[in-house]
Amino acid sequence: MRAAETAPAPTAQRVREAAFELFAERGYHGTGIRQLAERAGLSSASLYHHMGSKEELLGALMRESLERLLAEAQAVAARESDPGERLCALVRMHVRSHGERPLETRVVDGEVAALTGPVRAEVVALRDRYEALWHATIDAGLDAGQFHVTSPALARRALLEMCSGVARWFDPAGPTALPDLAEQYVDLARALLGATATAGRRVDGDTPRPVEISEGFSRSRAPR
Amino acid sequence: MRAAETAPAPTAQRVREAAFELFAERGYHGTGIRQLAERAGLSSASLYHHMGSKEELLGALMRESLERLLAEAQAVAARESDPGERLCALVRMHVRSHGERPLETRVVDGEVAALTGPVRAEVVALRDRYEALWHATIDAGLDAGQFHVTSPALARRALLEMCSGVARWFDPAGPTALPDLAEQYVDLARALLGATATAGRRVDGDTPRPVEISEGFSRSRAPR
DNA sequence: GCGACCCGATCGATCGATCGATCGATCGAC
DNA sequence: GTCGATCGATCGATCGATCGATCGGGTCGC
Repeated sequence: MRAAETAPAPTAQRVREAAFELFAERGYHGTGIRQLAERAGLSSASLYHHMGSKEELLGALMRESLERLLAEAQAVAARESDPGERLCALVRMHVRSHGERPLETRVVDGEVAALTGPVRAEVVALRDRYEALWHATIDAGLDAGQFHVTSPALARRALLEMCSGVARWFDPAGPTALPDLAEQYVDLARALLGATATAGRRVDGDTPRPVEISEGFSRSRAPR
Repeated sequence: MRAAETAPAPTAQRVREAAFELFAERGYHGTGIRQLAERAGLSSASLYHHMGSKEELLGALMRESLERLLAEAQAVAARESDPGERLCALVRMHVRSHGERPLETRVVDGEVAALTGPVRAEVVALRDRYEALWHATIDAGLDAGQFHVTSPALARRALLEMCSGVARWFDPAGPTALPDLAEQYVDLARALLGATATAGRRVDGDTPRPVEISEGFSRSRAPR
């Protein structure tokens, strides 16, 4: 029955959320298990019924985050065949994902060094697979003559670094809504890659706003 | 002569270098006083003859790094009056600085949260002054009609994030030398800002030197 | 002998982790 | 319907280790 689901919030879920908050806020090594227990609303001893160890908890969180990001990227790749459109969709997905879950991103990007052993290797491998998807898309766009950059590897790194930064400063209460921000990042990415001014700027799903095509760099949208 | 300088390496300097290495490698909270002492080649007790506390040491390192970066940026701003050229010079300086001293950058960018109180405010203020210099340059370029972006604030953040990333992956033993890399970043920055192809450096029409880097992009870091 | 520099020993606090015990819910046996 | 057995979840208490920091005393150049 649906009634079987615990009403308020499963303890394990509260632990995960508390861990994301504290690890993002004070870092993995800067967070004690007592703080973690307090934030999650139980004792430090009870914590160990929901996790193997502090490091295993971190590893599980990072792996889950990366697996979802990779799955979303693979879905995008399966949906968009044209390299230009695929890259735009990747940027859109990446920016939205990072803007919606900034805590996860800060932990994933900043605490890899805190992991050791096979778990770390697994996380690094997941991240590499995600980046390989971007690299392949950029290469395809270059082969198709849609992009114009001297070094695809450099462009990929610059692009990813730039897009991931969203998680470090985006404020959902700010003047720019996340879907609009994602579209601005698409424009930046296209400019950075020297993309030809073909289409590829459609907004999928829940954004009803009609997009005016700007061939180079438009001033059509308000800065706010 | 500078005979006053101790020949091998002043202890205080060794401590600073060890701190940069360890803080960048394992994080501030992940580094113990004893590890720091061992790396610097003295006892943990002697460490306190060269620093007030662990946090004061971190604060001093970050302040010095940021003060030098800011000074270099101010020198660039005083030298270049044209917004387009000034921004190119800023990018060049930023990339070179971050490529030459990656440890400092990783500490400055990643350990701000480890600071507390007035020291933290001071470091944040320094970082803000540095970013304000970029922002003013981008605004000036927009007013002069040299750049074409919808949001200068967004462009500034994307630009800085992209350029700082160099410190996280640049390998001096790699195929691309740092000055060449800086020029590639200048090109990327100009493309990102929609810069008019007038004043700047070489436009990507005919680059005098066909730089290409093709190192494998799945460069997994060893799990230690 | 004085100050700069360094050390071994040790402080109280906190770290991550474990222990045995308790509580309420569930279940099969009768 | 009731009773003991079992279970997942939680707790207070506490473990040994390590944390950042301090102290008193040593060594050496001046």
